Amino acid sequence: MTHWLNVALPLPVHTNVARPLTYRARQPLPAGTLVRVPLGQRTVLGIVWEVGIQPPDAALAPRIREVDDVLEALPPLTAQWRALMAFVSGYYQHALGEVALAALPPQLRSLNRDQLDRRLRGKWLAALSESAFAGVVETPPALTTQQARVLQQMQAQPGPFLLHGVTGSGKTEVYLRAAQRVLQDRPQGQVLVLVPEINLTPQLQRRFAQRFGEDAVAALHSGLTPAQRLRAWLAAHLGRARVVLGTRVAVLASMPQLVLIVVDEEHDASFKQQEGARYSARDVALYRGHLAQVPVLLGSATPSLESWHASTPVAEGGRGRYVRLALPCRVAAGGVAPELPRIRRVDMRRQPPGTVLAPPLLAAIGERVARGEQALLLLNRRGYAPLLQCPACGWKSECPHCSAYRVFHKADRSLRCHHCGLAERVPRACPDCGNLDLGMLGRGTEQLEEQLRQALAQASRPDGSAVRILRIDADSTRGRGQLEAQLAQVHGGDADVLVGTQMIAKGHDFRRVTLVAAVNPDNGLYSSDFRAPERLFALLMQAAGRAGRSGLDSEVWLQTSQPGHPLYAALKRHDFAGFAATQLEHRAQAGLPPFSHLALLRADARTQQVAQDYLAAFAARTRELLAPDPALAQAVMIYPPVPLAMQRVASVERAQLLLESRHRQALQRVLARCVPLLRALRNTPAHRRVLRWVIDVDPLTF
DNA sequence: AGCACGCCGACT
DNA sequence: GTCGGCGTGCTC
Repeated sequence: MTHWLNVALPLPVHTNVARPLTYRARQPLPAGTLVRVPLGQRTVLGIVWEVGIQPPDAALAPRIREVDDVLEALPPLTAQWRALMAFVSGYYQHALGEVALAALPPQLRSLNRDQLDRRLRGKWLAALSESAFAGVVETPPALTTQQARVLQQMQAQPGPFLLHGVTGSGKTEVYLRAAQRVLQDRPQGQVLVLVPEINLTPQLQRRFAQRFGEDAVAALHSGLTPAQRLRAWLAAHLGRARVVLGTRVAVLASMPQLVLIVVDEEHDASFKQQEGARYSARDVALYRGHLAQVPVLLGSATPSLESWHASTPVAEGGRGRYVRLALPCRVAAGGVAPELPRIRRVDMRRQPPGTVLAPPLLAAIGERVARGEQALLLLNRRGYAPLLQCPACGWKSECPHCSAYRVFHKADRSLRCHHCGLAERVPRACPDCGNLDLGMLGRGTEQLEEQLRQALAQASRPDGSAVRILRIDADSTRGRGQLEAQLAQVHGGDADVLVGTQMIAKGHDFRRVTLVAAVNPDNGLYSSDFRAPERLFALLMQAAGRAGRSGLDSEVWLQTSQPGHPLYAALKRHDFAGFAATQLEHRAQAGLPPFSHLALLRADARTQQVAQDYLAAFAARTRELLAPDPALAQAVMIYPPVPLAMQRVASVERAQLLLESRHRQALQRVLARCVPLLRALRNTPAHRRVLRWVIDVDPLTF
């Protein structure tokens, strides 16, 4: 007896077979079963998606092939998990198989039935006992009144919840207690905890492991080896892991007994996948919570404006869809609750032109170091100087392949393009006119470190020894384990002043840092990206959160030419609500998210013209298609194609077109028709030269 | 995405 | 004379 079934396969959207394909099997297989099937010349992993389908028509029947191998040892993926994949695929316009297979650990793709059986029998998985959670392992600290109230509120309503808590207010303890409650109530229950970056998983993993025991917690992120990732995924799928903690891929993990989802730092942009299926793990988490009928807890000191608006009561002009919970005060450490740091603005217009660090700031750093405290300086530019220029002929260190300047790195005397990676030895003389004096424009972390070293040459530590400066950025942490090593240096007190990019502003709990300075934060005020102020505010709040967690008096310095800017004024008051209100008002007036919904259509080609022509043709064709439905056509605005801000990268020209609608549904209905159109159009002779197209739903950057 | 097939330049 | 560059087309 032959059984026909449709199998989801890892085939990308732009192909003509980006849908489950039909196979036959000798025995009936339940939907969700993992199988290996022949595809062209190879054998690939697939997921049985539909069973009991009609036999294929006569034209197709002879081409149908048979399932090769069934991974019977694994329980099938549940209907709920498959529904989640279907949602992500539909919402973000990506092939179902591409999304579903990407959610599985990569190593599973290369294992056959026997190899998998061997792994499942091996002791490396058996070590995770049937139910590893045997109750709380450590005695939890007493809750503050605020924490207790928040947890009570969570019990009284279904959510979703937005927990707004300043850094150090004890959000993690709320996550732990909420998890503890459901794990105790539901003997099989599983909790999913999402964090934005790999760097931050170890810290949180430690907290959860201390509370619930090592074996109860599985970490799932891209920093693991293939074997570790397979093991963690299996632990989640088999229900052995009671807590799954991971980065954005973890939101797609199979967790048959899911009872709670926590999204920490929910505002963080790294929750949005930037290649492949461009999903937002935070938004998928919310949908998953709805699907599984379990609470979702979003936490942040600076929530995204989307979440803030969604959690503002209708009576106050918001949407009232989430329950907002607040932890407004820091938790006492050693008796007294640390004060929030003082925010000081330095008016750079009153400093001599070219000043890198204002004298009062330098003096303050010197004082902190003399007292044995640490200072942290943020500058969002790596390298020594952002570009070189010839004062004689005007030559600039442009990248030949990108619309960007190559950055001067003094350490290896190179000119490097941060976009395509091109690195060359810095020229001795101007390549155009031979002038020997090339000038530098602007400064990066390398130069800041050097200048700081000179400026603090006279300063000393409490024991009279010289100040130790440490730079942490993508260049200094290139090698494996280097970031960890450098962070350990900071924690161990082997550095007095830290210089770095945003990567040190996030999450790390530096106990002895009492001064944080943003060297040149103003760029975020002038950017054309409407989310730039939101990001700047969050970054500075987060940086401020690094300061004074130990209870020592602490401060944040901002070097700015706009000391009176409302963003800085709100920051000085630690007033997120005030900042959010102004921003949301502006967004409402301009018709920007969360008051509208956006999707971006990008095209790459050798020339800008080819890319734009393609998008223009798409726009024209879509308008034709929508003509019979004037209501829909009117609800969705299609803007003309424009070059990307970074127009050329690695000799590829990039163009984009924006789709915008007040109604998410309307936008979705239009998007659903885009993919076949884009595929067909790309196959016409006029648009053969388009290299690739991408749809980005709810884009974060423009 | 992979993988095959197919047509033009520098090597044993 | 072959090895191999990546353009084009197909996968139940």
